[in-house]
Amino acid sequence: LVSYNAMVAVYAQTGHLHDSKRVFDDMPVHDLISFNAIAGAYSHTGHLQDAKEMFDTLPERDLVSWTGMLTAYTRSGHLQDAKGIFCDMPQRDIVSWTAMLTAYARLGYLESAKSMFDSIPQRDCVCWSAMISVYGQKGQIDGAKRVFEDMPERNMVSWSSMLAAYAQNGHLNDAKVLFESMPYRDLMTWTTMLTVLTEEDRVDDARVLFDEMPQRDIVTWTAMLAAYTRNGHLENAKHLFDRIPQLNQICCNAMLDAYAQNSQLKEALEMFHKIHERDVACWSVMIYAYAHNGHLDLARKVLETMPERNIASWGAMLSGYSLTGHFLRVFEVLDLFRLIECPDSVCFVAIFGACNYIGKMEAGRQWFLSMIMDYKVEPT
RNA sequence: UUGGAGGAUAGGCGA
Repeated sequence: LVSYNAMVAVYAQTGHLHDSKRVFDDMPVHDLISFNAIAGAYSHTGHLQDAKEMFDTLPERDLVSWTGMLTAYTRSGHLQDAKGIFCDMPQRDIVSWTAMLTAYARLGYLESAKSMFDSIPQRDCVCWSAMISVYGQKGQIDGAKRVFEDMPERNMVSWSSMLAAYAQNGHLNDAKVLFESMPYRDLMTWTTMLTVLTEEDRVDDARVLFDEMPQRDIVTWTAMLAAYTRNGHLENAKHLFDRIPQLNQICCNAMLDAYAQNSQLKEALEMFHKIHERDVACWSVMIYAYAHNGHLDLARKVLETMPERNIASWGAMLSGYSLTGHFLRVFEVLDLFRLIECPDSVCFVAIFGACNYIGKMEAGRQWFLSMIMDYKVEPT
Protein backbone atom coordinates (compact mmCIF):
# COMPACT_ATOMS: atom_id res chain seq x y z
CA LEU A 1 0.00 0.00 0.00
CA VAL A 2 2.84 2.36 0.85
CA SER A 3 4.54 1.76 -2.50
CA TYR A 4 1.31 2.31 -4.41
CA ASN A 5 0.65 5.50 -2.52
CA ALA A 6 4.18 6.67 -3.21
CA MET A 7 3.68 6.11 -6.92
CA VAL A 8 0.40 7.97 -6.97
CA ALA A 9 2.14 10.83 -5.19
CA VAL A 10 5.15 10.94 -7.49
CA TYR A 11 2.98 11.10 -10.59
CA ALA A 12 0.81 13.70 -8.93
CA GLN A 13 3.73 15.94 -8.09
CA THR A 14 5.08 15.79 -11.61
CA GLY A 15 1.71 16.60 -13.10
CA HIS A 16 1.06 13.20 -14.66
CA LEU A 17 -2.58 12.91 -13.75
CA HIS A 18 -3.32 9.93 -15.96
CA ASP A 19 -0.48 7.82 -14.63
CA SER A 20 -1.38 8.82 -11.14
CA LYS A 21 -4.97 7.83 -11.67
CA ARG A 22 -3.99 4.57 -13.35
CA VAL A 23 -1.95 3.50 -10.36
CA PHE A 24 -4.74 4.64 -8.08
CA ASP A 25 -7.31 2.59 -9.97
CA ASP A 26 -5.03 -0.45 -10.12
CA MET A 27 -4.19 -0.63 -6.46
CA PRO A 28 -6.06 -3.28 -4.50
CA VAL A 29 -7.01 -1.16 -1.49
CA HIS A 30 -7.07 2.52 -0.72
CA ASP A 31 -6.46 4.32 2.51
CA LEU A 32 -6.88 7.98 3.36
CA ILE A 33 -3.36 8.70 2.14
CA SER A 34 -4.21 7.32 -1.29
CA PHE A 35 -7.33 9.46 -1.47
CA ASN A 36 -5.44 12.54 -0.40
CA ALA A 37 -2.74 11.81 -2.94
CA ILE A 38 -5.12 11.46 -5.88
CA ALA A 39 -7.01 14.56 -4.79
CA GLY A 40 -3.65 16.32 -4.88
CA ALA A 41 -3.09 15.04 -8.40
CA TYR A 42 -6.37 16.61 -9.48
CA SER A 43 -5.51 19.82 -7.75
CA HIS A 44 -2.02 20.05 -9.26
CA THR A 45 -3.40 19.62 -12.75
CA GLY A 46 -6.11 22.19 -12.32
CA HIS A 47 -9.00 19.73 -12.06
CA LEU A 48 -10.74 21.55 -9.27
CA GLN A 49 -14.09 19.84 -9.77
CA ASP A 50 -12.60 16.37 -9.53
CA ALA A 51 -10.63 17.37 -6.47
CA LYS A 52 -13.79 18.68 -4.85
CA GLU A 53 -15.75 15.58 -5.76
CA MET A 54 -13.06 13.41 -4.21
CA PHE A 55 -13.04 15.57 -1.12
CA ASP A 56 -16.81 15.53 -0.78
CA THR A 57 -17.06 11.77 -1.04
CA LEU A 58 -14.26 10.94 1.35
CA PRO A 59 -15.44 8.67 4.13
CA GLU A 60 -13.19 10.50 6.54
CA ARG A 61 -11.00 13.56 6.29
CA ASP A 62 -7.85 14.52 8.05
CA LEU A 63 -5.90 17.76 8.19
CA VAL A 64 -4.17 16.89 4.95
CA SER A 65 -7.47 16.46 3.09
CA TRP A 66 -8.79 19.78 4.36
CA THR A 67 -5.62 21.71 3.67
CA GLY A 68 -5.29 20.10 0.26
CA MET A 69 -8.78 21.31 -0.63
CA LEU A 70 -7.96 24.77 0.68
CA THR A 71 -4.93 24.92 -1.60
CA ALA A 72 -6.93 23.59 -4.56
CA TYR A 73 -9.34 26.50 -4.18
CA THR A 74 -6.50 28.98 -3.79
CA ARG A 75 -4.75 27.72 -6.91
CA SER A 76 -7.89 28.11 -8.97
CA GLY A 77 -8.60 31.56 -7.65
CA HIS A 78 -11.63 30.62 -5.56
CA LEU A 79 -10.59 32.54 -2.52
CA GLN A 80 -13.98 32.68 -0.90
CA ASP A 81 -14.26 28.91 -1.08
CA ALA A 82 -10.76 28.63 0.32
CA LYS A 83 -11.81 30.75 3.24
CA GLY A 84 -14.92 28.61 3.67
CA ILE A 85 -12.79 25.49 3.90
CA PHE A 86 -10.52 27.16 6.40
CA CYS A 87 -13.48 28.09 8.60
CA ASP A 88 -15.08 24.67 8.28
CA MET A 89 -12.08 22.54 9.07
CA PRO A 90 -12.24 20.92 12.47
CA GLN A 91 -8.63 21.62 13.42
CA ARG A 92 -5.86 23.71 11.98
CA ASP A 93 -2.13 23.52 12.18
CA ILE A 94 0.79 25.55 10.92
CA VAL A 95 0.41 24.12 7.42
CA SER A 96 -3.21 25.19 7.08
CA TRP A 97 -2.48 28.58 8.61
CA THR A 98 0.28 29.14 6.08
CA ALA A 99 -1.97 27.97 3.27
CA MET A 100 -4.63 30.45 4.35
CA LEU A 101 -2.04 33.19 4.65
CA THR A 102 -1.13 32.63 1.02
CA ALA A 103 -4.79 32.60 0.03
CA TYR A 104 -5.38 35.97 1.66
CA ALA A 105 -2.38 37.42 -0.10
CA ARG A 106 -3.65 36.21 -3.46
CA LEU A 107 -6.94 37.96 -2.88
CA GLY A 108 -5.04 41.13 -2.14
CA TYR A 109 -5.79 41.08 1.56
CA LEU A 110 -2.32 41.93 2.76
CA GLU A 111 -3.56 42.94 6.18
CA SER A 112 -5.42 39.67 6.70
CA ALA A 113 -2.38 37.76 5.56
CA LYS A 114 -0.27 39.69 8.00
CA SER A 115 -2.57 39.14 10.95
CA MET A 116 -2.79 35.46 10.06
CA PHE A 117 0.99 35.41 10.16
CA ASP A 118 1.07 37.26 13.46
CA SER A 119 -1.39 34.83 15.01
CA ILE A 120 0.64 31.73 14.16
CA PRO A 121 2.07 30.54 17.46
CA GLN A 122 5.18 28.57 16.53
CA ARG A 123 6.32 29.97 13.23
CA ASP A 124 8.49 27.82 11.08
CA CYS A 125 10.75 28.65 8.21
CA VAL A 126 8.00 28.00 5.67
CA CYS A 127 5.56 30.56 7.01
CA TRP A 128 8.29 33.16 7.41
CA SER A 129 9.33 32.59 3.81
CA ALA A 130 5.73 32.74 2.65
CA MET A 131 5.43 36.14 4.28
CA ILE A 132 8.55 37.40 2.49
CA SER A 133 6.98 36.29 -0.74
CA VAL A 134 3.68 38.00 0.08
CA TYR A 135 5.41 41.33 0.64
CA GLY A 136 7.50 40.82 -2.45
CA GLN A 137 4.47 40.22 -4.63
CA LYS A 138 2.85 43.32 -3.22
CA GLY A 139 5.91 45.36 -4.07
CA GLN A 140 6.59 46.08 -0.42
CA ILE A 141 10.31 45.54 -0.35
CA ASP A 142 10.76 47.04 3.09
CA GLY A 143 8.24 44.62 4.54
CA ALA A 144 9.91 41.69 2.83
CA LYS A 145 13.31 42.77 4.07
CA ARG A 146 12.05 43.24 7.62
CA VAL A 147 10.59 39.74 7.68
CA PHE A 148 13.75 38.33 6.17
CA GLU A 149 15.89 40.01 8.81
CA ASP A 150 13.55 39.14 11.67
CA MET A 151 13.31 35.47 10.99
CA PRO A 152 15.25 33.33 13.42
CA GLU A 153 16.70 31.03 10.79
CA ARG A 154 16.73 30.98 7.02
CA ASN A 155 16.76 28.20 4.50
CA MET A 156 17.24 28.08 0.74
CA VAL A 157 13.71 29.22 0.05
CA SER A 158 13.95 32.19 2.41
CA TRP A 159 16.99 33.50 0.59
CA SER A 160 15.42 32.76 -2.73
CA SER A 161 12.18 34.55 -1.82
CA MET A 162 14.07 37.62 -0.75
CA LEU A 163 16.11 37.55 -3.94
CA ALA A 164 12.94 37.28 -6.02
CA ALA A 165 11.38 40.15 -4.10
CA TYR A 166 14.30 42.38 -5.06
CA ALA A 167 14.45 41.18 -8.64
CA GLN A 168 10.74 41.48 -9.33
CA ASN A 169 10.62 45.02 -8.02
CA GLY A 170 13.57 46.36 -9.91
CA HIS A 171 15.97 46.48 -6.99
CA LEU A 172 18.66 45.00 -9.12
CA ASN A 173 21.62 46.08 -7.08
CA ASP A 174 20.17 44.75 -3.87
CA ALA A 175 19.50 41.52 -5.70
CA LYS A 176 23.11 41.26 -6.80
CA VAL A 177 24.45 42.04 -3.35
CA LEU A 178 22.15 39.48 -1.78
CA PHE A 179 23.05 36.87 -4.37
CA GLU A 180 26.75 37.33 -3.62
CA SER A 181 26.17 36.89 0.08
CA MET A 182 23.90 33.86 -0.18
CA PRO A 183 25.09 30.76 1.63
CA TYR A 184 23.52 28.54 -1.02
CA ARG A 185 22.42 28.89 -4.61
CA ASP A 186 20.30 26.67 -6.76
CA LEU A 187 18.64 26.54 -10.13
CA MET A 188 15.94 28.98 -9.12
CA THR A 189 18.26 31.63 -7.76
CA TRP A 190 20.49 31.33 -10.82
CA THR A 191 17.46 31.85 -13.00
CA THR A 192 16.42 34.87 -10.98
CA MET A 193 19.85 36.36 -11.57
CA LEU A 194 19.43 35.70 -15.28
CA THR A 195 16.32 37.87 -15.25
CA VAL A 196 18.20 40.55 -13.33
CA LEU A 197 20.85 40.70 -16.05
CA THR A 198 18.07 40.83 -18.62
CA GLU A 199 16.50 43.83 -16.95
CA GLU A 200 19.85 45.54 -17.05
CA ASP A 201 19.95 44.84 -20.78
CA ARG A 202 23.02 42.72 -20.33
CA VAL A 203 21.88 40.00 -22.66
CA ASP A 204 25.40 38.79 -23.41
CA ASP A 205 26.14 38.38 -19.74
CA ALA A 206 22.83 36.62 -19.36
CA ARG A 207 23.89 34.19 -22.05
CA VAL A 208 27.22 33.58 -20.37
CA LEU A 209 25.40 32.84 -17.14
CA PHE A 210 23.00 30.58 -19.01
CA ASP A 211 25.87 28.62 -20.53
CA GLU A 212 27.70 28.36 -17.25
CA MET A 213 24.76 27.25 -15.14
CA PRO A 214 25.23 23.80 -13.70
CA GLN A 215 21.67 22.83 -14.61
CA ARG A 216 18.92 24.30 -16.73
CA ASP A 217 15.24 23.55 -16.84
CA ILE A 218 12.36 24.81 -18.95
CA VAL A 219 12.03 27.92 -16.80
CA THR A 220 15.68 28.82 -17.40
CA TRP A 221 15.32 28.30 -21.14
CA THR A 222 12.24 30.52 -21.22
CA ALA A 223 13.99 33.22 -19.23
CA MET A 224 16.83 33.22 -21.75
CA LEU A 225 14.37 33.35 -24.61
CA ALA A 226 12.67 36.35 -23.03
CA ALA A 227 16.07 37.99 -22.61
CA TYR A 228 16.60 37.81 -26.36
CA THR A 229 13.11 39.10 -27.06
CA ARG A 230 13.56 42.04 -24.78
CA ASN A 231 16.68 43.03 -26.62
CA GLY A 232 15.26 42.50 -30.06
CA HIS A 233 17.34 39.47 -30.95
CA LEU A 234 14.72 37.50 -32.80
CA GLU A 235 17.17 35.23 -34.59
CA ASN A 236 18.85 34.24 -31.35
CA ALA A 237 15.45 33.67 -29.82
CA LYS A 238 14.43 31.37 -32.65
CA HIS A 239 17.68 29.50 -32.45
CA LEU A 240 17.36 29.03 -28.74
CA PHE A 241 13.75 27.95 -29.03
CA ASP A 242 14.69 25.19 -31.45
CA ARG A 243 17.15 23.82 -28.92
CA ILE A 244 14.74 23.64 -25.99
CA PRO A 245 14.58 19.98 -25.01
CA GLN A 246 10.98 19.84 -23.75
CA LEU A 247 8.60 22.55 -24.85
CA ASN A 248 5.77 23.61 -22.64
CA GLN A 249 2.91 26.08 -22.93
CA ILE A 250 4.79 29.00 -21.41
CA CYS A 251 7.91 28.79 -23.52
CA CYS A 252 5.73 28.62 -26.63
CA ASN A 253 3.98 31.77 -25.42
CA ALA A 254 7.39 33.36 -25.03
CA MET A 255 8.31 32.50 -28.61
CA LEU A 256 4.96 33.77 -29.80
CA ASP A 257 5.69 36.98 -27.99
CA ALA A 258 9.10 37.21 -29.66
CA TYR A 259 7.39 37.13 -33.04
CA ALA A 260 4.75 39.60 -31.93
CA GLN A 261 7.27 42.09 -30.56
CA ASN A 262 9.15 41.93 -33.83
CA SER A 263 6.06 42.31 -36.00
CA GLN A 264 6.40 38.87 -37.51
CA LEU A 265 2.66 38.38 -37.83
CA LYS A 266 2.77 35.34 -40.02
CA GLU A 267 5.17 33.47 -37.78
CA ALA A 268 3.23 34.57 -34.73
CA LEU A 269 0.04 33.20 -36.14
CA GLU A 270 1.77 29.96 -37.04
CA MET A 271 3.01 29.59 -33.49
CA PHE A 272 -0.42 30.46 -32.14
CA HIS A 273 -1.91 27.61 -34.10
CA LYS A 274 0.72 25.20 -32.88
CA ILE A 275 -0.26 25.94 -29.32
CA HIS A 276 -3.19 23.79 -28.38
CA GLU A 277 -3.82 24.65 -24.77
CA ARG A 278 -3.92 28.41 -24.98
CA ASP A 279 -4.00 30.44 -21.82
CA VAL A 280 -4.98 34.07 -21.37
CA ALA A 281 -1.42 35.26 -21.98
CA CYS A 282 -1.29 33.47 -25.31
CA TRP A 283 -4.49 35.07 -26.54
CA SER A 284 -3.44 38.46 -25.23
CA VAL A 285 -0.21 38.34 -27.20
CA MET A 286 -2.29 37.85 -30.33
CA ILE A 287 -4.32 40.94 -29.49
CA TYR A 288 -1.07 42.83 -29.18
CA ALA A 289 0.30 41.34 -32.40
CA TYR A 290 -2.73 42.33 -34.44
CA ALA A 291 -3.23 45.71 -32.83
CA HIS A 292 0.36 46.72 -33.44
CA ASN A 293 0.25 45.76 -37.07
CA GLY A 294 -2.76 47.70 -38.13
CA HIS A 295 -5.35 44.96 -37.69
CA LEU A 296 -7.53 46.45 -34.98
CA ASP A 297 -10.49 44.51 -36.27
CA LEU A 298 -8.70 41.19 -35.93
CA ALA A 299 -7.40 42.14 -32.51
CA ARG A 300 -10.96 42.86 -31.46
CA LYS A 301 -12.07 39.56 -32.86
CA VAL A 302 -9.44 37.77 -30.78
CA LEU A 303 -10.65 39.64 -27.72
CA GLU A 304 -14.18 38.49 -28.38
CA THR A 305 -13.22 34.93 -29.25
CA MET A 306 -10.92 34.13 -26.37
CA PRO A 307 -12.51 31.95 -23.71
CA GLU A 308 -11.63 34.20 -20.80
CA ARG A 309 -10.16 37.65 -20.41
CA ASN A 310 -8.23 39.36 -17.70
CA ILE A 311 -7.13 42.93 -17.16
CA ALA A 312 -4.07 42.50 -19.40
CA SER A 313 -6.21 41.32 -22.32
CA TRP A 314 -8.55 44.28 -21.94
CA GLY A 315 -5.54 46.56 -21.55
CA ALA A 316 -3.92 45.26 -24.72
CA MET A 317 -7.06 46.09 -26.66
CA LEU A 318 -7.49 49.48 -25.02
CA SER A 319 -3.88 50.45 -25.67
CA GLY A 320 -4.14 49.22 -29.22
CA TYR A 321 -7.11 51.48 -29.88
CA SER A 322 -5.64 54.43 -28.02
CA LEU A 323 -2.27 54.31 -29.76
CA THR A 324 -3.87 54.18 -33.19
CA GLY A 325 -6.30 56.99 -32.59
CA HIS A 326 -9.47 54.91 -32.28
CA PHE A 327 -10.55 56.85 -29.24
CA LEU A 328 -14.24 56.13 -29.25
CA ARG A 329 -13.38 52.45 -29.34
CA VAL A 330 -11.43 52.91 -26.14
CA PHE A 331 -14.57 53.90 -24.31
CA GLU A 332 -16.62 51.28 -26.07
CA VAL A 333 -14.33 48.52 -24.81
CA LEU A 334 -14.01 50.13 -21.42
CA ASP A 335 -17.76 49.88 -21.02
CA LEU A 336 -17.56 46.19 -21.75
CA PHE A 337 -15.49 45.40 -18.71
CA ARG A 338 -15.45 48.24 -16.22
CA LEU A 339 -18.22 46.73 -14.17
CA ILE A 340 -16.66 43.30 -13.90
CA GLU A 341 -12.95 44.09 -13.81
CA CYS A 342 -11.14 47.00 -12.25
CA PRO A 343 -9.14 49.01 -14.83
CA ASP A 344 -5.47 49.27 -13.89
CA SER A 345 -2.81 51.89 -14.60
CA VAL A 346 -2.23 50.66 -18.16
CA CYS A 347 -5.92 51.05 -18.94
CA PHE A 348 -5.94 54.54 -17.50
CA VAL A 349 -3.00 55.59 -19.66
CA ALA A 350 -5.08 54.56 -22.66
CA ILE A 351 -8.11 56.41 -21.31
CA PHE A 352 -6.18 59.63 -20.70
CA GLY A 353 -4.71 59.39 -24.18
CA ALA A 354 -8.21 59.16 -25.59
CA CYS A 355 -9.51 62.08 -23.52
CA ASN A 356 -6.62 64.31 -24.46
CA TYR A 357 -6.84 63.51 -28.12
CA ILE A 358 -10.50 64.36 -28.47
CA GLY A 359 -9.93 67.50 -26.42
CA LYS A 360 -11.97 66.41 -23.44
CA MET A 361 -9.57 67.63 -20.82
CA GLU A 362 -12.32 67.90 -18.23
CA ALA A 363 -13.36 64.30 -18.82
CA GLY A 364 -9.73 63.31 -18.42
CA ARG A 365 -9.59 65.08 -15.09
CA GLN A 366 -12.73 63.31 -13.96
CA TRP A 367 -11.25 59.97 -14.95
CA PHE A 368 -8.10 60.82 -13.06
CA LEU A 369 -10.05 61.56 -9.90
CA SER A 370 -12.15 58.46 -10.39
CA MET A 371 -9.01 56.40 -10.85
CA ILE A 372 -7.78 57.42 -7.43
CA MET A 373 -11.07 57.59 -5.56
CA ASP A 374 -13.14 54.81 -7.09
CA TYR A 375 -10.59 52.42 -8.48
CA LYS A 376 -7.85 52.96 -5.91
CA VAL A 377 -5.20 53.07 -8.61
CA GLU A 378 -2.19 55.18 -7.67
CA PRO A 379 -0.79 57.51 -10.32
CA THR A 380 2.56 56.20 -11.58
C1' U B 1 3.80 7.34 0.87
C1' U B 2 -0.63 12.48 1.11
C1' G B 3 -1.50 19.07 2.61
C1' G B 4 1.64 25.09 3.27
C1' A B 5 6.76 29.13 1.11
C1' G B 6 11.03 30.71 -3.80
C1' G B 7 12.64 31.29 -10.34
C1' A B 8 10.37 31.82 -16.66
C1' U B 9 5.87 34.08 -20.91
C1' A B 10 1.10 38.70 -22.36
C1' G B 11 -1.06 45.03 -22.30
C1' G B 12 0.73 51.65 -21.75
C1' C B 13 5.32 54.50 -20.22
C1' G B 14 10.43 53.12 -19.88
C1' A B 15 14.11 50.18 -22.42
